[in-house]
Amino acid sequence: MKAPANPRLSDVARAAGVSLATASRALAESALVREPTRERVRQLAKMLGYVPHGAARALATRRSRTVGAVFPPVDNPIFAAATQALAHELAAAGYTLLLATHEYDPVAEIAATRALLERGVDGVVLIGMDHDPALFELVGRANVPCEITWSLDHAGHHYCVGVAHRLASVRITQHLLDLGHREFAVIAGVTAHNDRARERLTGVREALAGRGIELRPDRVVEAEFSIPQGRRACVRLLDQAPGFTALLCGNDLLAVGALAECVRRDIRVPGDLSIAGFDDIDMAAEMTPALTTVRVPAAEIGRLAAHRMLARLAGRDVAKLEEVRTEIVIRESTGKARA
Amino acid sequence: MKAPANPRLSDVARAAGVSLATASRALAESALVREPTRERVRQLAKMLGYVPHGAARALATRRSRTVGAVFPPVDNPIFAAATQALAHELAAAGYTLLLATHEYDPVAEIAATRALLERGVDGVVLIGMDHDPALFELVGRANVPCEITWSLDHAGHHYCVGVAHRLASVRITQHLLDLGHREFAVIAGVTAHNDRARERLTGVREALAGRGIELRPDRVVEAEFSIPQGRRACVRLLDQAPGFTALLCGNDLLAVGALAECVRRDIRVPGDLSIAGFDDIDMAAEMTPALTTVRVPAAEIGRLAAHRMLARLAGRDVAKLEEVRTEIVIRESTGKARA
DNA sequence: TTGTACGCGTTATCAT
DNA sequence: ATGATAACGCGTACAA
Repeated sequence: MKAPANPRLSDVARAAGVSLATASRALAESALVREPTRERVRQLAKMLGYVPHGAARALATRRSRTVGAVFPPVDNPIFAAATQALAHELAAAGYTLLLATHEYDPVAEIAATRALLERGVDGVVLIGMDHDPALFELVGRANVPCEITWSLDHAGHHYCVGVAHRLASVRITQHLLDLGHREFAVIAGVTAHNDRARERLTGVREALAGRGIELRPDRVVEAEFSIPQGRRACVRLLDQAPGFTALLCGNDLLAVGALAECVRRDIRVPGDLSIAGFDDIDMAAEMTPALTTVRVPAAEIGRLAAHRMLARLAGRDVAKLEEVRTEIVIRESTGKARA
Repeated sequence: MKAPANPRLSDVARAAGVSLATASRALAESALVREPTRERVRQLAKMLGYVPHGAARALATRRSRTVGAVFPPVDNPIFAAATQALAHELAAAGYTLLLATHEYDPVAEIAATRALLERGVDGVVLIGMDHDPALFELVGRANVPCEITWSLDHAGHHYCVGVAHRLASVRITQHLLDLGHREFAVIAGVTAHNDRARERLTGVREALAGRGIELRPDRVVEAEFSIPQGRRACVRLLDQAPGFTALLCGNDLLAVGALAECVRRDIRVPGDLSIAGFDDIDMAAEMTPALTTVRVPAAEIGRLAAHRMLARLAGRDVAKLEEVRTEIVIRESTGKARA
């Protein structure tokens, strides 16, 4: 009830008439303390408004019950979903998420990671494989578990939970090929320092190459993952390299942006143009029945990453590589190529 | 170069042939240490891969260079933008963001906040005014600065940086009234434990009441902030209470969802129906020219919150209440009411 | 079952 | 300008 200042454990102990050790054990639910004593200590702690001092605890136990995530801008809804799932699942296990973001900048990424390690995170979650070796060395030396998310490290160097971007990309492209499309354009995410965007683009190229089709350089535009950028990219393609019947987008934000531009130009989708692509946050699917998409379960990845991390922190073992299945959603209305 | 284990500051000191105190000062850029000595220590620290132990530092300095944010699900793009800006600005000042989320649940919110305080955050950022009094007591007793974001506390009890939701809502509604609309419907955000959603809805009611118009109960639907929920809400309104010519949405996700449903039903927007609402992430504006919106500068709020917090942590003073201006974007094509 | 005492790694206060 | 040394608040061997 009273609130003199920030009470220490010693204050609680004194108030309860026990020693520090007993107070500590009582609050830790230790069976080494008799029920009445335990109860009394807990009562007093509540009365005094005692809040444990995490730094002291971390210093003593060498664990912070904290997990760090080094993410590209989380205002990208893709990562927002994963961040949310991650924070939520970690919290459920008594862990808190330390979030560090960077703008796809390797140097900033290392600095951000360092900041997390200095805060004593018990584990680190990264996105993708595209990192400066120094980054891996840093977390390696810190001797904390590290989870790579979104991408899969087939080389087996790292623990990872993610999606087979390239393969999914190949499949969806093949679907369009099967519909008769021959003239393709692509709005890709920015591929620099981003293996997901790169793999998705590569997949398109591979699928086309498999049928002897080459992607015209002017039919490929890179854009930041956002609706306006997607629309702008679409404008460029339509203006400067028209004639394609299929448009593949690296992400649903890009697809929705492209779609908006088509609506504005009275280009019927999928009548005049088929748009397809990755649906990281299910936005494309919700917006229109016109898009064929690869659904990427972003939240699921976050959840799995949390569980894997928690398992490892608890000393349990997890598979080094965990692939999350994507689902190709083919709309009834997805268009065939124009004659 | 070598990496034996996690070197302590004492290891660095020994390697550099100085005392612990000197090593500490050297790395802290203290002017109390001679340049050559300082340089040598820093070299050695780098060589050994020394990473400061945050918990120990926090224990000694009583600061963690960490700020906590207690947010509703950050996969809501609204908050994602703010989270991003917050993390970014804090990082630029050497602070790291501790993120705790909750699903609009007051109890979970308190637990989450407690977790942050236990981690020793130097400050706390909250969203909105709708909190359990115990929450305020908790952070108050922790004796750390607290910033309320999004909402404004005109009672002057808390530091806050946000938006005048109700007033903006009144204005945009009046705009529709001025266009001749008399039959209104509203898709509001879930108002429970959410003063922003509530204020926005209240604003609509106020504006209508000002012209002697009452909002029919069956013309008001609450929906979670998401595109699919927005569409579902729109379905319900159109099916069960048709006849409205103006639809106000609590948020751009809801508006976009509603728009999608209208497109599907061949309802022309704004020809047949005018849709307007709050545009938290500029999505509505980017999607279509058909929507009149109140642009809420979400990222700006995050940025300001960070700066205010940093200022207070540095002992500087800030205005207790800081209002961020919203901007009403009236599209040329926003429809007049049908005759 | 409970208490005593030490250590966690750093900063800060003294001397020197 | 540098070096001992005492906090910082908690967990936990070890002793009782």
